[in-house]
Amino acid sequence: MLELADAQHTDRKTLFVEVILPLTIAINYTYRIPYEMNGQVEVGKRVVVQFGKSKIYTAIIAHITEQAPAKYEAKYIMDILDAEPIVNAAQLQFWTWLADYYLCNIGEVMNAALPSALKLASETKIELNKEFEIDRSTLNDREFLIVDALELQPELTVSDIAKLLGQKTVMPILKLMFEKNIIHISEEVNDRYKPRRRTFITLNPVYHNQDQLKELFSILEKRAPKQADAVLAYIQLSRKQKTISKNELIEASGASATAIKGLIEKEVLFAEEKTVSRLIDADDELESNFELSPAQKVALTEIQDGFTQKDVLLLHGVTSSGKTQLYIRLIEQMVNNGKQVLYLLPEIALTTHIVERLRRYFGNSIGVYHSRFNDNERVEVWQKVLTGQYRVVLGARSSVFLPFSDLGLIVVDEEHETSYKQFDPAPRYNARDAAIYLGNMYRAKVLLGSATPSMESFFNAHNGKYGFVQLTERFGGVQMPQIEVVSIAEETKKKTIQSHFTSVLMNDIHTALAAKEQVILFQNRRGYAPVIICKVCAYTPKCINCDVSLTYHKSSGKLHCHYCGYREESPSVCPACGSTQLEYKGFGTEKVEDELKLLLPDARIARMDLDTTRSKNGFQNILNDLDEKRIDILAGTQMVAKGLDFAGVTVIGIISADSLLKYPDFRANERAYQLLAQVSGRAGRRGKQGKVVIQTYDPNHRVIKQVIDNDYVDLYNTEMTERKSFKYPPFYRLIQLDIKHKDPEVLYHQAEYLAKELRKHFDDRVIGPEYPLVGRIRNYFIKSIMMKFEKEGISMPKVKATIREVILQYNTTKLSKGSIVQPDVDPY
DNA sequence: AGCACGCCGACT
DNA sequence: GTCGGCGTGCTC
Repeated sequence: MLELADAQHTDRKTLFVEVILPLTIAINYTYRIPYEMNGQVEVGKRVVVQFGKSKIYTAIIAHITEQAPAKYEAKYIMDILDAEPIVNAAQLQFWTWLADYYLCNIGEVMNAALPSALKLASETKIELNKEFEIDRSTLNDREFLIVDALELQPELTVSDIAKLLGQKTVMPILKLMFEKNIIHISEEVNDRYKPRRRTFITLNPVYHNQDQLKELFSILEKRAPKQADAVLAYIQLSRKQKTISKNELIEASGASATAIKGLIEKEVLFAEEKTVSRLIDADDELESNFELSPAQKVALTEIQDGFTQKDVLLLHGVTSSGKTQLYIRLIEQMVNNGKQVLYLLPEIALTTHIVERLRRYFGNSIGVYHSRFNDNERVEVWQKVLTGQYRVVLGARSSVFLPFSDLGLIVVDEEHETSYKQFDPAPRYNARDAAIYLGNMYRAKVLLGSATPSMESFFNAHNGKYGFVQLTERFGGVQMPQIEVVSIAEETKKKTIQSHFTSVLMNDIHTALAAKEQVILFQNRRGYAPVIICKVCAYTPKCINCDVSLTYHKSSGKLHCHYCGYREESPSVCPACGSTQLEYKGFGTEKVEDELKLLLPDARIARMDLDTTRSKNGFQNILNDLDEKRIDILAGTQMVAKGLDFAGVTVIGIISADSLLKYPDFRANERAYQLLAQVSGRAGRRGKQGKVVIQTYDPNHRVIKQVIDNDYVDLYNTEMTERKSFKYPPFYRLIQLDIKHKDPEVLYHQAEYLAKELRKHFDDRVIGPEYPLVGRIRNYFIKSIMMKFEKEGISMPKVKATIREVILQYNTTKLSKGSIVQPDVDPY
C-alpha cells in the first residue's frame, strides 16, 4: 500500500526540464513534462518541443528539476523520442566546455555534434530512401499515407507531413520510419568521397607449375605473342613486388589493354578490383603482421613510459618513419584492455584504404565517421559507438562529438593540420585541442603525431607540459629526395633562366619527361599576375571592398579579388590616365602554365588550383589524369602539397620559394617550413630517389636550410627567440569576432571599436584588430586580437568574462550584433 | 533559426 | 495612398 502511494506520488510530481535547442540562443529553455511521461524523463534523451509561434524542434534534456520557473508559464514538451539517452553526461560536459572555450552557444555545439537525422525539426526535409525496397504489407496506415505522398512529391517537410496526417506529433513516426530505412532525412549533399579503385592482376596458380607455364608459353608465342610478352612481364614484375596493378603491367610489358583482357578471359590471369590509398606510404607501411623496426620498438616503449607520466604526448616522426604502425600497436593494446579509441585524421587523409587496413586488425569493431558520409550512415556510427559496438573510431574533426563511454586513447594524426580547425559556422573549434580536453575528461591518453609539429605543440612538449618522443629514422628504405637550391638572381645574371624556369629545373624536367616520369611545379599563387601597374602614372587597380590589388586572371579575362571574390573587367588602358602601358607584375599558376607550354610545346601540362578544381569533380579529374599519365607536368598551388600520392612524380619544382618566405604573417616561417617539407615529400617513390628544385632569390634563407637538413628543432628555437624580440608575445590567443555587415568599412570600424574597448580592460595586451592573411584586408570575419597572460596572472575565465561583458555592451550600444568566437590554440 | 513588429523608399 | 525592404527583439 505504502509503495503504491509512493509511486502515485512520484507520478503526480510536476517535472520541468531544461533543454538545449539546436539554435543560436544564449540560454537553455525550460519546459514542463506531462505527468504520464514522468517515468521516461532522463538527461540526454531527445524531446520534441514547440518553440516560438509554430515551430517544432528536437531538443536535448540537459537538466531535470521540480522547480517551476517563476517568471513565466512553461510550455509542455510534446514528446520524448528516445527510450534510452542518445547523449551521455560526459558529452554534455564536453559541449558546455566547448561553448565556453570557443565563446559560442551550446545550441550551436549541439548543431555541430548531432547528425541532422537526430534533430528533426518542422522544416526538415524528408524523402524516400531509394535504395530500400518497401514492403507495403508491413506498413501501418500512417506510414502508408506518408510513403504514398512521397511518391507523388519526392520531398516533404515535417510540417507538411503533420498537415497530411492531421496531427501534430509526427516525429516518433518519422523516427521509426528512419530507423526502418524507409525514409531519408535530406541535408546538403556533400560530394561523396570517391575512393581510388585499381585493378590488380594475379597469375592463375595453375601456372606456378613450371611445366604448365612452359606449355602456356609455347601456345601463346605462336598465336598471341603480345599476350606472351604480358605474361613474361608479369613474372618479372612479381619477383620485385607483391602486388601488380593492371596499369603497371601494361606499362612494363608494352602490351595493350586488350591483350591483358584476353588473358583474363582465358583465365591465365585473374583481375581483382581493390580500393587503394591516395596517401603515400600507406601501402608499404601496413603489411599484415608487420614487425616493428628497432627504432620503432624504442619509440613504442618511450610512448608507453611517457604515458605513465603525462597524459598528452607529442610524437615527432619524420615522414615515412612508420608512425601509423605505432598507432596500431597502441590501439591494439587499448582495445585489448577493453577501452575505446578515437583516431583523428585531417579530412583529406580519410580514405577507405586506411580503414581496410585497420579492419584487418580490429574487425567489425572499427567505425568511420566523416562529413562526406550521408546522414543514415552517420547515425549508424553514432548508435554503434553509443552501444559500444565500435571500439575504434577513425574520423575527421567532428568525431570528437561521438558518444564515447570509456575512451582510453585519442590519436591525433598530422596534429599540425589546419583542417582540424572549423572556421565557418560556430562552434569554431579546433578538434586537436578539443581532443585534449576530451582526453582529460575520460582520463584517456592523447597522442599527437606529426612530421612537422605545430609551434604550440612543440612548445608544450619543450616545456614539459606534454611528453615528447622522436622517431628520426625512415622506415623501409624509402629515400629522402635530393634537394637543390637554385639562385634566381644568379641565373638571371648569367641569362640561363628562361621565363621563370632556371636551367637546373629545366634540365630536371627534361630528364623526367624523357624517362616518362611526371613533374609537379609549385607556385603559391593563383591567377596570372597579382598586380597590374600603369607605367605612366603608377595606378594599380584595387578591390573596392578589400583595398588589396586585384589579380589578373587570363582564363576569365577579369581582375579578381582573392579575398572577397569581387570581379571586374580587366582594363585595356589605364583607368586613371588612359595610358596603354599597363605592366603585369608578379606571376601565378596561370602564367607558369602558359609560359611552360611555350617552352615545352609537346608536354602535356595541366594546372591545379582553386580555379581549376572548383567544378564538381575538378579535383578528382585532375588526380585521375595524373594517375593515368595523361598529364606530364602539373602546375599548382598548395593543393598539391597535401599528402596525396602522385606515384609517377619524380621531380618537384618550387618556382619561387620567396612568396612563402615573405609572408606578412608572424607564423610565416613555420608555415613555409611545413609547406616546403610537404611539397618536397611528393618527390620520388620506392626505389627511385626524387629530386626537388627550390628556386629562390634568397638561397641562404634559414628556413630553406632547415628544410634541407630536416631540422625542425632549429626552426623552433630560432622562431622562439625571434618572437621574444618581436612586438608579439611568443603565442597569442586569437579572438575571432563574428560580426557581419555588408559594408566592409563599417565592419572595419566596428572591429577597431571593439579592440579599443578591450584595451580599456587589458591595455597593451590587446593586439589588433588584425585580419586573416594580409594586413589590410577587410574581410568577412575579422580576427582580432589577444593577449599575453604571462604577467599579472590574469586567469582565462576572467578574461573571457570581461570579453563577454564588452561584447554585451557593444551589442546594446547597437553598433552591431554578433557573437564572439574564439578559435585557435591555447598553449597555456 | 524563424517570425512579428516597425519604420522608411518606389510603386500598382 | 500601399507593398515590401531588412533592422530589432523574442521565443520557455
